[in-house]
Amino acid sequence: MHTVAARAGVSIASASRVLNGVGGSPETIRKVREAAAEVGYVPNAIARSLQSQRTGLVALAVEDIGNPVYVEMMRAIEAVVASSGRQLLVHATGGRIDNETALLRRLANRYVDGMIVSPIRVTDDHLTALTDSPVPVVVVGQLGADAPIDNVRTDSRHGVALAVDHLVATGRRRIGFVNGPLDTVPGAARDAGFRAALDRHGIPLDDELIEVGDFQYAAGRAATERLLARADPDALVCANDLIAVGALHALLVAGRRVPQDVALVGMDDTELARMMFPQLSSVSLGSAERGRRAAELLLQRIADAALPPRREQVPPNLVVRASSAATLPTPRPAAGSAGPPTTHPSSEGVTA
Amino acid sequence: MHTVAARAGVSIASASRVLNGVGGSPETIRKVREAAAEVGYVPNAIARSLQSQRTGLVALAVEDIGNPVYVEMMRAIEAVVASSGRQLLVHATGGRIDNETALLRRLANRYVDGMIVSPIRVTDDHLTALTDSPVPVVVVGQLGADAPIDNVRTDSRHGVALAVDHLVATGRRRIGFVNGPLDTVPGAARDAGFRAALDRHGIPLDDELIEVGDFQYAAGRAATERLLARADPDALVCANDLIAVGALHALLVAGRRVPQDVALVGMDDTELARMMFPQLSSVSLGSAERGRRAAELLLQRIADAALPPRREQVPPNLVVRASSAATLPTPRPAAGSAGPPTTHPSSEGVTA
DNA sequence: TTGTATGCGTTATCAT
DNA sequence: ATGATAACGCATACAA
Repeated sequence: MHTVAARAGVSIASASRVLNGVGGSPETIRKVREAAAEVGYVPNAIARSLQSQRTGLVALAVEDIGNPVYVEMMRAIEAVVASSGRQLLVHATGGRIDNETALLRRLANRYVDGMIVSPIRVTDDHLTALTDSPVPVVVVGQLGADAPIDNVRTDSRHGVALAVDHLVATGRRRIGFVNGPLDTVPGAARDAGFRAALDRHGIPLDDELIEVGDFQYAAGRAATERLLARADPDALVCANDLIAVGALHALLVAGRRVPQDVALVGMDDTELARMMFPQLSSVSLGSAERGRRAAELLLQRIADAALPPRREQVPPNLVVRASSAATLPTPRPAAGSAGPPTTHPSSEGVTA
Repeated sequence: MHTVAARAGVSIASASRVLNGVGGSPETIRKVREAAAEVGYVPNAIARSLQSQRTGLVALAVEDIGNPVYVEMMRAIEAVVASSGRQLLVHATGGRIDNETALLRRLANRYVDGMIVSPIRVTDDHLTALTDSPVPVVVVGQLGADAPIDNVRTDSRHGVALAVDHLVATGRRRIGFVNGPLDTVPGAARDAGFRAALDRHGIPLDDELIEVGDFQYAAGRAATERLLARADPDALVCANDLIAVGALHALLVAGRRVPQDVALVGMDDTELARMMFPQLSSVSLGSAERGRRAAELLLQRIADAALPPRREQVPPNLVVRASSAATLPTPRPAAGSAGPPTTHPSSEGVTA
């Protein structure tokens, strides 16, 4: 900028004005533009931000960007953020909790105008990092009851209940559960939800039918293999869709038919559920909706820091597809046709 | 900082030194630390960066973070970047080319220490934005021959050839191809590769066996449905794994057995290929390796801007799995058992 | 060790 | 409309 001004024979202030499109005589504008083009001037956004106190950037921190549920959340957030002229940056923390607080410490120190964080584990360290953040932060997920932080959550306990209710209603009784780690917030909530739901239906809890692994495909598959080795479920609830896909693979390899032998219900209702064959029933936790709301809360708070902390809740919603259909929708190819040809096994799901 | 210094009764310079851990008498250190804690001081990273000329941030811009191939690439990059004490930020451009250049213009203006970009469409506008970038940029993917930009690529033309060779070698002749948009760099390369490979084997090209859509699941499924409506392939090559998964779904819905009736080969060799049942053969384009190399090139250039532009190439590599196995590995369940039980249909792939 | 003063690249304020 | 100058918040060369 200094160089540009000198080359154009004007003051640095005039150069800045022209480059920002405010003021300047036609002659000055021409000279500055020319000089800028000649030296290939590009503005230093850092310096500009130091002055303007904003960067036009918003960050999203999630556990695992390989999980499609976060992709859907990200897309929803992106849409809102873009409408405010800002750009969205995503960071995958990989579940390393130190990484997450480190990111908060770095980004939140004004590299971005605001952050959306979706932690699956929440420590005190976390909470202080969140509350001490110099820029607005919105949390997607359960948070300590009285944390003064904008927060949008769902009720995954109830989500699991929807799945169990559906399976019981369609005649399943030996319902297994493949969960994520119990020391995570969603893992603990879903475990509680499963136990409560069985209890409500008067079905005795069988620990043999419960398995725990990571919230990932490989873990879901391995956990299901362990479960099948010692028990004989007629239905499986999975704590997310990645696990459900792993479970499906394990079931098919073991020669179980889905849904005839074992009904399968995932959670998050991601694109993955619709990609499988048969398509998977899944409990939607409104990820896109939660993302959208979180982004809106964030933009509001960026505009007005004095807002009181808000908390929003998005209800879960079961989507029934072929993997848990009550009527058997997947006749064996060898057995010939069955049912009207217009209803193929991968037809769209039905919201319950 | 001003406040902290005043409260501690020292100069702003001394406060800065203490807070950075350089110098300071025990007494000063104590006072400053105390004051900082009392006022809840958090450093302004933007101001610090203006001084230090670095942010400790590196960005990755890709088309679609929902594509697992980019997730794998991201993970590889993340590992390298983290080892340099920096943090990785990801941006999904959604294929909007204006978005991509806008991101370049914003982030590259020193919000980050460097960028890795993997564009699927390359325009002149792009190229100038890339070459004019004030911070180092590394491109993953094909680029104009003489662009003076660090670049790591693969040979997807050859990748398609590997798939075709394999299918021909296992007796397939009516080989279909489901590709992405031809106006993208990878789409065009794969189309050329497919035509050349058929030609090399003396198989006449049948346009009925070629379909084009987006590089996504839904498009792959729809394209395959169109293809099956007018032709009867005994094998299908897909331009990426998302398309291949869509194709698999379409095939199964249409009652085709995979691989008995139709052999299926995807591309990118993502986790998705291993998640399917049957597991999908896929041409690895070394995404993780390309990501790793790109990150290393970037770090080197950040350390030394005077380096000459470099170009690296990662060879493709076919991984054969159940979806295109020569011997029929998936006996119909109704037909009873076949083959040793230790070899189940989803066994690990074999590198060719 | 400590404080003073300057610079990092821009934008904004204020005279002119 | 233009130019000099003071911030923005921090780090550092230099002198004390």
